[in-house]
Amino acid sequence: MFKQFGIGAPSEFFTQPPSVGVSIARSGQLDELVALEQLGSRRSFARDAEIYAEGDRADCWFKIVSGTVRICKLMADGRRHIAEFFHAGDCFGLDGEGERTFAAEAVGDVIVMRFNRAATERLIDERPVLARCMCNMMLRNLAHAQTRLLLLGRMTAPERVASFLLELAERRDVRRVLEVPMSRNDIADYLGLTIETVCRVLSAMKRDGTIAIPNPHRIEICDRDALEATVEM
Amino acid sequence: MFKQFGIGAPSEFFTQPPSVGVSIARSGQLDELVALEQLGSRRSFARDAEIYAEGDRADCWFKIVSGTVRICKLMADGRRHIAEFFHAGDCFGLDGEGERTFAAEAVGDVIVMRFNRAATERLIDERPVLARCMCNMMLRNLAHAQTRLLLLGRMTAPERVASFLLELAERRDVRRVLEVPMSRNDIADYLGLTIETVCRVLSAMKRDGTIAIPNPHRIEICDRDALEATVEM
DNA sequence: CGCAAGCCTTGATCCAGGTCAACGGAATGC
DNA sequence: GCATTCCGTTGACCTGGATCAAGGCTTGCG
Repeated sequence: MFKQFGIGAPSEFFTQPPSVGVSIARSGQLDELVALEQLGSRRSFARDAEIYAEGDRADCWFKIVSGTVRICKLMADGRRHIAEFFHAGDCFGLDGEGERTFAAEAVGDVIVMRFNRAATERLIDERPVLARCMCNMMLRNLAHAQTRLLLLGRMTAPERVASFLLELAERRDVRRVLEVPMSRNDIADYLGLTIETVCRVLSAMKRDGTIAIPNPHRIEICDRDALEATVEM
Repeated sequence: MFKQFGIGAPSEFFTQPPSVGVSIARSGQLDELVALEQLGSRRSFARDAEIYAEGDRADCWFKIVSGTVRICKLMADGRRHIAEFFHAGDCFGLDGEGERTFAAEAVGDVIVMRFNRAATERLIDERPVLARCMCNMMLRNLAHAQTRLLLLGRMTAPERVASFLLELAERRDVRRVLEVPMSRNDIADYLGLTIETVCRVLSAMKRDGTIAIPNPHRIEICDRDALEATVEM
């Protein structure tokens, strides 16, 4: 019955970065979540396609079925900034009521469920438990944003890269072999660095045996302790 | 009837940075908000006092009656990071369920209302409109955090300082004369710079007539266009 | 297969902002 | 009133990461 929507059992509908723990939707909410799933429509996007643009009306939100999405912004002079990556199972696009302040783009090929904002709000008003789910989800997003503020505000390049690798590992719940769907450029714009610096730091980590890089989109953590020691706060 | 709680009419109970606009609590919610006010107790803190520490249980949250609060973290090697400043009328401390990941400290003398988390949640379950208020408040916090990510990730020192001054002006809803309650050190740790860089940028702006600095805690915006042109995105 | 277009990587050089150091001026205490 | 402490400001110098430049490695396509 739920299979039709691909991954994610309904009890994990609002699942987000496992990093912050605590599955939100708890027993007793199945009805609501099923109703919510039925409001969505499936969409797919090719690599680098725009899911929504800066300035679009924020009248819908998405849940990722498969693939990775970047939430980003291009400054007038060409500098680019990536606010967040979202992976399979994550929800994104739940912004304020007005216009999008960031764009959402497909990192590789992506399949999402698209939900109408108004319909969702109606459902939430009927079933208040859902409001709690949303609050919790946003709390986790906020906690993550604050971790990133620390990273961008006070960490060195090696700390940022180490932190990024550990985050990837945690999100995918993998201890050793990381699949890295995004380009070096994406990583740089996410970490507030340049592509060259990202490469150099990765090469240095490879040189001293902390990681292995069988190919650019696959990184293996060989010495997790060393990585963790790098970020040590 | 509401005067006893100092500033903030009940219809603005959850008021937050005006930057993102839209007052959340709308008519028809007065009862709930009054009930909420009565759950709180008044506390005051002297300059630099810790309102809560990193690692404390997050069993309460606060609304600022007067003064300014910084949400911050000290790294093992002494680097400090300020995630956010909150001003009179703002709510803070609404984190996840577990431990505080940041500390909250009084920038100057501060008076707050303290609210019990469990009691608030009970109230929210009874009066679901409040859940929407909270969601909206967190959405605005999140939007603000993302603006800050861009600032820390991709902006130069002059851009950061200009952006900070404009934010101060907007929050206080003042166009020219800014009261700056925090120290240069606080500003530096908020903008991901050093105190010397903050001073130098401010001095440069003063030199070319963009701002005036009658004393360190008062800055006047003389040429708003120049400031806005600096941050231009 | 050969060629072109994208990435990724590495090296050489540069510079924005960090670090170190000195000093001034207001607030606090004796 | 004087000493002390705490900020804020300014100057001199240094460095981490940016910028510029040159290949290398895939992938796809004629």
